[in-house]
Amino acid sequence: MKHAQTDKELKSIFKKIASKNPDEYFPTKELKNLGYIRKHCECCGNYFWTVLEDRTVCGDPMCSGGFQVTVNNPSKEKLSFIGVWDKIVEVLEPRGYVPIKRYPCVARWNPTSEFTIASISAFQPYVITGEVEPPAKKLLIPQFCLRFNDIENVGLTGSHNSGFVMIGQHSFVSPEEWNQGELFMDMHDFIHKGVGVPKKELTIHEDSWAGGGSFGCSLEFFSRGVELFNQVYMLFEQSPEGPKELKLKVLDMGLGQERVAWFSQGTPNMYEAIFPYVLSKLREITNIDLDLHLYNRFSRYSAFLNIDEVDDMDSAWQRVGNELNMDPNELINKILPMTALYSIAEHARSLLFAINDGKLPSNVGGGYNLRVIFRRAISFIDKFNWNIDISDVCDWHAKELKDIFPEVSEHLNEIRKILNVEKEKYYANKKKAKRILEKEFEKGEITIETLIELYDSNGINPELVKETAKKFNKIVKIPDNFYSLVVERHEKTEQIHATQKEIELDLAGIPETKSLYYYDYTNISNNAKVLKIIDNMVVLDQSVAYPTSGGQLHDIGDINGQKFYDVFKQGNHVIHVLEKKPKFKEGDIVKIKVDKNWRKQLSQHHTATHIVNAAAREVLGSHINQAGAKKTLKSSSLDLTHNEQISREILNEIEKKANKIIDKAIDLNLSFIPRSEAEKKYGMTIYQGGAVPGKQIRIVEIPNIEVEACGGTHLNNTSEAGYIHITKSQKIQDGIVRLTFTAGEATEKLRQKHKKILDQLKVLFNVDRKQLVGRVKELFEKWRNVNRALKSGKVNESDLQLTSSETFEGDVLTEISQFLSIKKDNVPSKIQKLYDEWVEGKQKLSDIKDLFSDESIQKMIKNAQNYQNTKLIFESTNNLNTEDLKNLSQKLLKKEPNSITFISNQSEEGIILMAMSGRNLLLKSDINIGTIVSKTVKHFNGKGGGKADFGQGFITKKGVSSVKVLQHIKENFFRA
RNA sequence: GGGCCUAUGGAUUAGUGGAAGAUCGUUUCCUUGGCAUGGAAAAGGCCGCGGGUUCAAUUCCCGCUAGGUCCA
Repeated sequence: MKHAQTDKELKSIFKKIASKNPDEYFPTKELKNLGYIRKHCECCGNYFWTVLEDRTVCGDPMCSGGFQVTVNNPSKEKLSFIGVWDKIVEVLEPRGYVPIKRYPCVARWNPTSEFTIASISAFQPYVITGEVEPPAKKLLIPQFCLRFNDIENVGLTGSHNSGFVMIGQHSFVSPEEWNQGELFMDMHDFIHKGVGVPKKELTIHEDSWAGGGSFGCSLEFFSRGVELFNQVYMLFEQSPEGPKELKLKVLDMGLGQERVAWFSQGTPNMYEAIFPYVLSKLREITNIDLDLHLYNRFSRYSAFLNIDEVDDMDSAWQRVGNELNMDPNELINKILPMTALYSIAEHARSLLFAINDGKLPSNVGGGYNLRVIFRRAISFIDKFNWNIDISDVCDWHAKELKDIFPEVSEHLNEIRKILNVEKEKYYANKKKAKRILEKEFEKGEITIETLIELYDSNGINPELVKETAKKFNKIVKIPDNFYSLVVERHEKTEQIHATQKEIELDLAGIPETKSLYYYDYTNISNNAKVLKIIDNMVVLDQSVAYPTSGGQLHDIGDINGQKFYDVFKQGNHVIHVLEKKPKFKEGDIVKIKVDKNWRKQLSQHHTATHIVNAAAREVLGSHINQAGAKKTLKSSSLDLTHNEQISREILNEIEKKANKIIDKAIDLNLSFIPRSEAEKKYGMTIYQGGAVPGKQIRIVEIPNIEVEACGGTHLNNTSEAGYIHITKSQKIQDGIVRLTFTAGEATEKLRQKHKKILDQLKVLFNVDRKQLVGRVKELFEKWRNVNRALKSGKVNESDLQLTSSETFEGDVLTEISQFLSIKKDNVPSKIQKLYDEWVEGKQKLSDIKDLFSDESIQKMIKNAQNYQNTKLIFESTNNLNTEDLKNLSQKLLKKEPNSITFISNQSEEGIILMAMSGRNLLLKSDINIGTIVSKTVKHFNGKGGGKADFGQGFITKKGVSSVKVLQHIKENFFRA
């Protein structure tokens, strides 16, 4: 057993062991007392318990032939969805179970998973490991869970959900307190006495379970092909020496509240049982009635349509059709509208909980799952052209669930806003897809390669391509393994990036470092004993230095006067990295000091981050949560869950609110308190920065503003944060906006930097700050006009002077950088460039006025040489650039299209040769201007080339004159 | 967290290592008693930003910014 490598192996090995000694691992005494007999399933080979002597197969739908819930339903009690919870509380509360409130379905406290996927997730990982006290030793919890691996089945099979409530019966006790028989009897009594299911209708399967290194056995309760619940006894853990008994024995019983409601009511499917009110509303709008007769017949076989177990959907429908003696197409047409309503209702419920608990639809991460179900729901609505707003459906759910989950009614308006944004995105995407597809079809056939490309890069799924193909009378074949081809494509590209492994220091046997920075950030020095020195790295017994963690940069400072430039954490050891080899040795007592200003700036940024978080939540709404943060000396950035780009106005509002919190001069409370107490007092939103380990957690509280579990260095009072300036916001992914801001000295530095930039501009334009925006806009326009004038020759006198006196109230530099779409740092150089080009352009306008004048152009044409019905214009110029030469050539060709121009320009750097012919002139000729230019410049050791009707080259050689170059062309290419 | 795609007049977009095109919209003119319509012409482009390669970059390479999208 100790050789088992994975949980899967562990599970299968343990299953065999448990099956051999059932008395040791299962509550066989209680089972036998109740009259159950142990049997071996003829179908799947697993062991199960039943009171029926002649039963030969277990209760799995595959073995016992699908669900048989609707006919002669065995349960005496008909329980509504909420009724199931009430019933289990009614039966188990008197037996010592404490009913508790559900946890959020977005699992901020859990580092291993984004969503709550089971009732036990609420207690993972720290309750299970014993680090955190459970809310009660025996408890009941109605936990809303999200699982997105079966989305395609939702609505169709009648029993799949993306979101569901798992009622947990949990107990966390020592081996002495453990009483497996009693725990089993509690649930057996619930189902048998509470719900009233006769024993002969129950089959109980023996199974085992393993996860995260611990394992145990389990009993699954089945009736009529439905798995009602599963009681897992987590008893052992895997260790290098083999299995060991757990110090804390955990009962993990999960009961599907939806399933039991469905089972007890015997409705045709689960959805009818759990949200009848929502369904009635939907039917009111759509006029889709439930064809009960058909659905009842259909539901017996809906398990055949389980996409996980079916390779080919068409033949699966065929199979169901055969069973019902119906044409599969007719069946689909009748069933699909009904199932679509179920899907919409089900998905809306998941969206309601997920968004309410702080997750937004997005294109990455867990939010992507929300987008998928939203789009699946809305595409059903579109397909049948129903007048359904998913936000309304959410509202109805909230109403229907008010008695058990009143909290989901609290943010309905916000959820509506979020879903509206999501809806707009969906339609925008759909429109785009239509355009792209039309283009592709006009191009020709669609290959598998483009099919994958369309899906991967544009989100256009092959089904849509197939459908659109019909309109173009084309047939697109979708390969059966399409999605695995997509995966394959990713595997190829992702292989290239191998992850680097970090170096790990050998610190075995060395006591953990005691950190001293938790209570007062101004405490910057302490004496300590040197425990270990490895090269330049030093471990002390205690230290005030902050190691990089929680998004906050480490401290710098010195130990006995020797500078350290990095501090990091390995496990619970803090390692200081010195610039040079330490002069002290292990065992010495040393004095450590951190840089005061450095520490202060980081503390300001960290506290400011909490303040901005609170301000943003106040301004934008309660869906705002932290999705990441980073604090450096220069600035701090905070990633927020928000689904839209934040406008400058709202940003200003957040900034204002944040600074108001500073002005209030609030004292912070920094303390360590037990995790369970903190969670109880402040709620799960304390895990803004993500999961935090440990029994005791560090709580940073700005009273009446916000509370977080956080390990960073913080100010003592908000007034010490200086002034918060939000420098920018960017949408780093869909659903997450990053705010970057400064506080304290960093704000001051930034202000000075910006002032310097503005001062430069003020000098350049010779106006005051308020007029800068007007002047920049004017400059840009006149720069453009001058450039245009160089081409057209039409000069507008007003473009030669800057006269704007327009004033601008607000952030001048931000306005300018946005206007020019450049970064603030680039503003001076960009404006200088525009200014120089404008001045240069003006100069040139007057310089070339004569050269470009009609008179001069006429003269040039007049001087042209005739060659085979074309005019050859040779001109020599000075100090023009390529753009000017192009303009001049074009002017000539416009006047005299039947000509070729050769202009050679002399300047200090060398000679530019440019040649052009009138459009279409050379189509039938064998003259190639590109070749002429190329050969000519080569002759003078220059470089160049071109096309048949255009050529350009450059000669740097000294002693060559522009006239000489032209002479060369005349003599070598156009000799009469 | 990883990958891919896209960025061109007000909108939708084509295109290319060598003078920036189309459609719609806008403006003006013609046709008409007026409107719908029809015909003609014009205006409107830092070819997202910053670097690099090149005689020459909207095009190739690198970074950035913005948007889209797929996977875990």
